[in-house]
Amino acid sequence: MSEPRWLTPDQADVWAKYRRVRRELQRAQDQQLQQDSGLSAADYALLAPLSESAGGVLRARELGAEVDWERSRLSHQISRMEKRGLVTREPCADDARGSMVRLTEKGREMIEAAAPTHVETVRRLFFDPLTSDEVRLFGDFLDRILGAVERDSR
Amino acid sequence: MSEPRWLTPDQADVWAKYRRVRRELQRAQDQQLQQDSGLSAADYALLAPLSESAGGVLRARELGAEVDWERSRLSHQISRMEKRGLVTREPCADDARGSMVRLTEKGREMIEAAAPTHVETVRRLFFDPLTSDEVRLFGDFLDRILGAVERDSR
DNA sequence: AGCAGCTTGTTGACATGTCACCGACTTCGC
DNA sequence: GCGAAGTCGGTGACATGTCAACAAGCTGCT
Repeated sequence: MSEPRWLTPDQADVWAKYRRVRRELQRAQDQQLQQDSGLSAADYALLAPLSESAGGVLRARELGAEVDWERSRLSHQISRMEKRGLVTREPCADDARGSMVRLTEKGREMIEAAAPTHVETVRRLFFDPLTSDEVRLFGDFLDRILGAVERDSR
Repeated sequence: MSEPRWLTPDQADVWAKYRRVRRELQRAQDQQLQQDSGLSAADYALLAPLSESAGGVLRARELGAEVDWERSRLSHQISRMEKRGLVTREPCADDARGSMVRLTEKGREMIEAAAPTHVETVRRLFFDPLTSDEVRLFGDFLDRILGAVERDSR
């Protein structure tokens, strides 16, 4: 078996940094959301598109498309949020297979209370350390990596 | 309540991209590892430092420090890996509270079979799309974000 | 109309991760 | 020595995520 091409020290360094940022940034956000609002990142992910939709109602399929989650993940999360009174489920008039997810009053209050602080945290941790030119460059790098990942999936 | 500073469209774009890369890259790696080696990312994370340690044995505390995991997370993961025969637990001679984690022969075979392909995937998806100058710049951006997150935690 | 095949949502089993807590042991100050 | 405080590993409860399978309904072809 031939020796594989390992990462250069520089690459190993950047790779470790990437994983660390991924974890620490996630952790910081989870904690901020939980402490300030009592919401998890998963709660927030679903409440955000719901609160922006007309009437605070979305068909489960649409909600799933917004966040790009698998159906089972979505269903489990909705069940947990339903139990805590953040959303309710209703049958879908158009399609008897379907299920409508409705934001409750409590759910709306919680997302509206959470959003400003959450956005402020994203700005402070992710954008403030970079100039706007650098943000553009960062986005460019991410685009190329995403392209490689997508090519890889096919 | 004053209107909070929302993200600019450019920022919202980059933020969405970042989250997408975070998720898709993770998914691609999990899948590659699972399919090619039958290992999960969590398995790999623990097997890697173990395989590089003298004798393939580490005290749980040291292993935890290597990967920077909480003790309970580590303990749960070791239990699952023990059940699958990747590692064994032994009492620690120096410190009766302690626990030594030993790589089994099977565990060593699996990590050694998995590593080259895993590294190759990291290279292809993460590094090949960028020049080495860009990788350096990327690392610089990550450093600054990490700095902001760490300042935030204190 | 009728049937095959697709879509939609749910469920159960399991892997992973966090939190609070416990029990045992070690360390430190006295 | 000895007791308080800290360290270490583990456990149970729960939240989150993935996968396979299912039930029900929809769609398109004949």
